[in-house]
Amino acid sequence: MTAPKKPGIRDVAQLAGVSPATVSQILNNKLKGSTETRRRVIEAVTELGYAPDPLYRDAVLQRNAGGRVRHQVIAFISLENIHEQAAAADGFYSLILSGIQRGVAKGNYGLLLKPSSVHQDLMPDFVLEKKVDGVLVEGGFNDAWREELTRRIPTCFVFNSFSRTNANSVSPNMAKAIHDSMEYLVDLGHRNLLTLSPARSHHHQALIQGLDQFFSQSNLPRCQHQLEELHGITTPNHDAFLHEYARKIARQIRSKKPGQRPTALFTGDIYALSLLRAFRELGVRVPEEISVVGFDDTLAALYSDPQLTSYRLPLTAIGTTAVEVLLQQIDDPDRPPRHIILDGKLIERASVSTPPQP
Amino acid sequence: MTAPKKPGIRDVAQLAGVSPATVSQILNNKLKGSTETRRRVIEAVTELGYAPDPLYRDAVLQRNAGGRVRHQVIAFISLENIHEQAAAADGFYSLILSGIQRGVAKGNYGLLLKPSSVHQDLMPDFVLEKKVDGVLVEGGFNDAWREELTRRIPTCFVFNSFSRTNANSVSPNMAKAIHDSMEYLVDLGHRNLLTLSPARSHHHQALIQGLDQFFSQSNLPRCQHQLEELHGITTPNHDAFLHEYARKIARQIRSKKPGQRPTALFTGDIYALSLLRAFRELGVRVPEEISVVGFDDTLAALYSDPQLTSYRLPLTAIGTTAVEVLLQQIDDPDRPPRHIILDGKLIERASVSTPPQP
DNA sequence: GAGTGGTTTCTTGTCGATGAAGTAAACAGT
DNA sequence: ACTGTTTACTTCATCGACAAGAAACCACTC
Repeated sequence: MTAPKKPGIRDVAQLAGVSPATVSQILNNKLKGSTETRRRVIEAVTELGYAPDPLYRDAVLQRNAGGRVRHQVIAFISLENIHEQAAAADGFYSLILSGIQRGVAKGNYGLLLKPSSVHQDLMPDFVLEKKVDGVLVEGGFNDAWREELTRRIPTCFVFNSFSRTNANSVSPNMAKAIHDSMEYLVDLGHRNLLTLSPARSHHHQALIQGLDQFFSQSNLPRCQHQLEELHGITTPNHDAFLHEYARKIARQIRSKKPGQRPTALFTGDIYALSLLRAFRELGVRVPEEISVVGFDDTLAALYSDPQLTSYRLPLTAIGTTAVEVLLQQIDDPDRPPRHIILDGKLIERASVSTPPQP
Repeated sequence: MTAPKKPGIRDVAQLAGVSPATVSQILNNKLKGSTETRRRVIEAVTELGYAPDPLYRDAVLQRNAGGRVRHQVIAFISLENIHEQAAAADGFYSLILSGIQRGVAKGNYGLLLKPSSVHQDLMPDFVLEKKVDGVLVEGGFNDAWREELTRRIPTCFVFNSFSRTNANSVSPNMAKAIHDSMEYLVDLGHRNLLTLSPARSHHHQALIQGLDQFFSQSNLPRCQHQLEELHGITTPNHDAFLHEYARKIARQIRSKKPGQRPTALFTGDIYALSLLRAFRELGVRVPEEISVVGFDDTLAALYSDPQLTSYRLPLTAIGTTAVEVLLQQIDDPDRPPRHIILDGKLIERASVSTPPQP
């Protein structure tokens, strides 16, 4: 081999007859330089095809410029094993992720996903290694961890809002979501409501709170509401299991006396859609006999029969906004943290009507 | 300020009374070291809380080890603006991406998404800056670009297979997909088939080829087949437009004389689902009057009425496999490139039957 | 006991890009 | 001519890793 060694800054400097530092400074526009020297340096650079080693560049800048190197990359940490959940391509993560992608594309940033590392060490390695400019976090360990993270690097919490942590967050207005959905049904005359929620879902806690709030505030003495937890649901895509589960619940509901029977259901879209299917099979008419309101407004809600009325969380907007907030924080680290709460809206379709007359 | 400067390797060396190189070597297990020296070094490290600057570390290793640094990160380039397409959370990209995420999680790698940069410069910056260990590419410019990329960095092409480029690829068996779907319908007795395909879709070219191949090979003289291109469809999520489009097509189909009328349709899931809805509105019974086969097997296919028979492309598997292939290439750069083609399968549900008797 | 060969242990010097600090010269104003 | 200011460039220091070399040590032989 002729050993085509990559030229370093010293080679350029030697060829141009100046010191390495001069080359560096001229290339970085830190130094105007005389016309002649400048010309010689540029010439030498082009002749040797010199390009500074970006790795060294970053390393030196990191130290000298007080750690303010831009990698043009942010990371997205999900503490709920995004890669598994993402298998439910219709869901949740895909939509948030899609919003995030749109955001980073707009800001010309890259997005780093590194699923598992956070559980092993307490702090993800790309944070320790300073290879990203900021972090988006879904979910979030404990207060101490979040504060440590926020101290080290610009951070924005996505979907969850931690009031005790002094960091950016962008989250949906869950209280309003539940309030609006319930109010919608109650206003139509429904007085016997059933909410179904997988015990381990993301919304579960917020749901319980929101429901409590609604039913304690609104003065509806004769309104009955029941919350039923769904158990054993780990992979929402497992269709057969879900189908069976839905049939069981549908039969359970049908078997109740008309007075006791709920006239309206509220649950996540895929459960709602499964129930729609189960009702169809059992000959229970929707919405005439029972109204169904979904939660999430998945694409499938459009194509079911009847089309599913569903509450749409602003998931994509959450992702995009979170990126914007984070990038602003990166640009100005001293900016006070913001807590942004985005409202969703109920998409009215065909699975809801007034309750059946007794 | 007490200036809590981060300790460098020199500080450790001084405290331990050895040279910096000794510290480095002991820390990297390049040197056994005498028990005494070793103890002093370790002690000094723990006392100062020393950790090598990972940026410098990478930079130096990059040079000395002949560019064989592991960042434990691979990148995914999509030349079709993934962030826009991903908005169709149900689709395509989400599923491939989900497979990719599963793959990188398994290999304990990170995934870097950087949507737009590839169009600006010819070569994405994270390749030039050697910040990733490999690249997954969806789509792909031209032969020269692909060869240049392959030369620089381990690469695996996803979804598309470029026979002329000497690089890894993982792609679906489109020919088989179309063949199986068509054969399924023909075997049931259908002789008048209609395929609908958006002119700008990913599958379009492959679809045309696959159809030609099937109908020229299979000896079905009385079989009529028509391919209709859908135009103006850019954002598959635009429901109102799609709905209107579907109604138009459904009316068009219904207006034909029974002899001329196609008895089976083949098209992408969201078009198929929209058509199912349009048929329902127009009182055309599926599958009694017309059979519908979808393509993609989205989640929504489960919840439509009737449930949609659809061809499932192995999208998630493509993503996962592509990552595996790429990681193997990274581990052994001299490994000959592989072209993997994965078969999908037809998921039979309720939207297909034998054709109506005349 | 001194010389020889071999191994282990540790140091010196180098790599790369850059900012801080320093030098030398030109230049302007009084 | 003296002083202050700007300009042009150099020297120095910095990070971590490693090749190459120095130094110390051991084993064995004559």
